[in-house]
Amino acid sequence: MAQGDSNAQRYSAIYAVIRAIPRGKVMTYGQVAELASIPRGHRMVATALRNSDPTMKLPWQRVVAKRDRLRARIAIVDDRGAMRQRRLLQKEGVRFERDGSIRLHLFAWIPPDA
DNA sequence: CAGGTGACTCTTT
DNA sequence: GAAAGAGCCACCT
Repeated sequence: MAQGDSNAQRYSAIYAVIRAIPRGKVMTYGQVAELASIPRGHRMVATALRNSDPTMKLPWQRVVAKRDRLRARIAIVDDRGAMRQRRLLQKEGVRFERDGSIRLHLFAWIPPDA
């Protein structure tokens, strides 16, 4: 992706990256942005997800917020949404720590070509 | 044009 | 390790 690309193109790239995350794996907002060739685009990834609708059939639950070097967390503020995401992830094998964090070295997806 | 806002992230207290 | 500040960028008032 280049600098002058339209936002529509960037959103498409973002959705494509998210769709490529395999079951049982997660990716941080920043990682998604970077892979979609949008440096510092983590905010845009959040916007893209917020504006997405169910008909896209995106594995939105696999996008998580980076917490520190080793752990990630669910970004949704709303408790219902957060629990829903957590349940979906657990159903596909992602394990949560007692403090609600996800260990990245276990569940972060490292794309083969990156 | 001028703020305010967020499903973000990093640094500094 | 919590809290605060700053940087970020598309969107909406």
